[in-house]
Amino acid sequence: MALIRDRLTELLTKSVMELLPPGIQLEPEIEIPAQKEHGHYATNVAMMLARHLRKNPRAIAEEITAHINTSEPDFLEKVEIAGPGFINFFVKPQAFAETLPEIIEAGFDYGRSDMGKGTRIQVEFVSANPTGPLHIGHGRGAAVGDSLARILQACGYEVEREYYINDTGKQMEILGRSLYLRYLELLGKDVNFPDDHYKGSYMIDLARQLLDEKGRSLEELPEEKAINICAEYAGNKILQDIKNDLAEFRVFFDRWFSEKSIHDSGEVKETIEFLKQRGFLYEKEGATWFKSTAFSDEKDRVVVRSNGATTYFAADIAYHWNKLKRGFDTIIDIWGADHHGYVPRMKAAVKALGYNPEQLQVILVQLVNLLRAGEQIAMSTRAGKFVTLREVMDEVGVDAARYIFLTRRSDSHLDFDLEVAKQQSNENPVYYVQYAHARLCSIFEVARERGINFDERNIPELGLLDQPQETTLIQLLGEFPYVVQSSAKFLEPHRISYYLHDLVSSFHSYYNHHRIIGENPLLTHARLYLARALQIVIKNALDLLGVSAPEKM
RNA sequence: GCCCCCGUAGCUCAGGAGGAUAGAGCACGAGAUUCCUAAUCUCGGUGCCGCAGGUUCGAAUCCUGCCGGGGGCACCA
Repeated sequence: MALIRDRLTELLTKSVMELLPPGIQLEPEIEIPAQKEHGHYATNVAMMLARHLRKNPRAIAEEITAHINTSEPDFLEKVEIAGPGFINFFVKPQAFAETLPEIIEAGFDYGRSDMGKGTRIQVEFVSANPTGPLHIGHGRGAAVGDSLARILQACGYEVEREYYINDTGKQMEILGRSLYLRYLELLGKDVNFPDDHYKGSYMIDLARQLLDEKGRSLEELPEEKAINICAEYAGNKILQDIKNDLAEFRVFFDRWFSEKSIHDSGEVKETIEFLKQRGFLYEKEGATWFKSTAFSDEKDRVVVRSNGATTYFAADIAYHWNKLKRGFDTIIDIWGADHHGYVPRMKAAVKALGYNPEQLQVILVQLVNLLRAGEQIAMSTRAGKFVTLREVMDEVGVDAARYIFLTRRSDSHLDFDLEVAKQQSNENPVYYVQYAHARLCSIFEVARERGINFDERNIPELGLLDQPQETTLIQLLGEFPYVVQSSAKFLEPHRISYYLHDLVSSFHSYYNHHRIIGENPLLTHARLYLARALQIVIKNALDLLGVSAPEKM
């Protein structure tokens, strides 16, 4: 038995097709009206058609409903025309209830679809320089990227997650020198620590480790050599810490891609050569420029500096070429919003490489405004003043942090108040949702204690689920696959959180008004069956957010 | 100066591919548990949807301008 929305879509499409003039395509949209009086579902398709048919929308609605009624759909109670031309559908409660087995039989797979049909998508995210610990802003990017990957996977895309490591260039040199200077300090030397170097205390810790492992051996080396060793040492250690932090944050990557490797393999040179041959490069003032203005960027960009060094952008073009050549249909980059100016040139590069710029999707994640009890906390990586992701995880927990990150659009500014986030109270929406899951688990526990033998393979008397709140819940459960699909389509994980909140809120209300385990064994069985479906959907939705579904709280 | 994002209830934010009377949480006040977890529920009201024009039968949503906030405009990464 298909979900109601699917059946309605099919029915409506068939009826609308009859009326469509040749050459006009129209996919009827079905929404859930804000007001209950407007039915379970509604469509504005008659008004959409009015323009094409040059007819009164209500008259069109009459024709559509007439056509629908002739096919006598068994799941509809009535169809109404209302307002300027809306068609409102009232579904039989029993028809809703009869969709429950579909959810329960699908179980863990409920909400999954083949929307992506195996299309290959790569999601690149976090990609923080290994020059310091991850901070809370990286945490947001990590949560968004990871959740998005989970959602796309659930929709039948073949997803690969990647982290691009900027392990070469000027920042690494500065990192190396920072460590070297801290090391010399430990040896009692008087050093002048430059202002633009990494001042965080973690560098001093690293220097101690370095001293433990290598003794005074670096002291005798030429400075350049020592700095190189230090850069590699620090880069590796910090990257390892980053990996550990991300693992604890439940974020995993299929591939860690080194920027250095793309230089070493000659791909950066090859890319520049390729662009040159295609006439997209020119020389000016000793530097080599990429003609990105030819692809609607504001200005041309340097790829090789006059001192012969390639720019970060050059490596980035090579990297994106590498990604595209791996055969992904779409590559998604998740960047901090402060990099938004970078989007046009990257798209320009994709086009110059002979690919469709649409294949590159950039998601900009706004910076996090970190607060403690309403007081803003200033952050700066170099100055070493920042709250790390690890500190946030330790203080507020992974679930709360992830949920907060995923409860806002990624392109909107986020106030993250540590004091609020760590409170295990009703101020914290994550517990509201998790509590519903724990509550459901507890109901099954109690049922078992009372000797109720619930077996979800036995389909109960579904007609008993005729309370309006039950119908509302079942309708919401039926929406889950579409919510997941729209999250995937718009690349917006926060849609899941909002849906979850809605669903859970309806459940809590239902719980307070009706008893699931009651006198009547048939009714109890039916309600437990509904409870099981709720449990499944809440769990599946939380999984997509990477938030745990506790059985007890 | 130019470009991008944002501006919705006291606060934090949804809605944004145009549709019916614009929503949620928090905060504030009052209530609910002999019974499955009170981290729950019920009730209470608030909005020139930044401002001004335009497109449309219809605009929080699309277009233009302005105001306010943030960000970006390197031969840095």
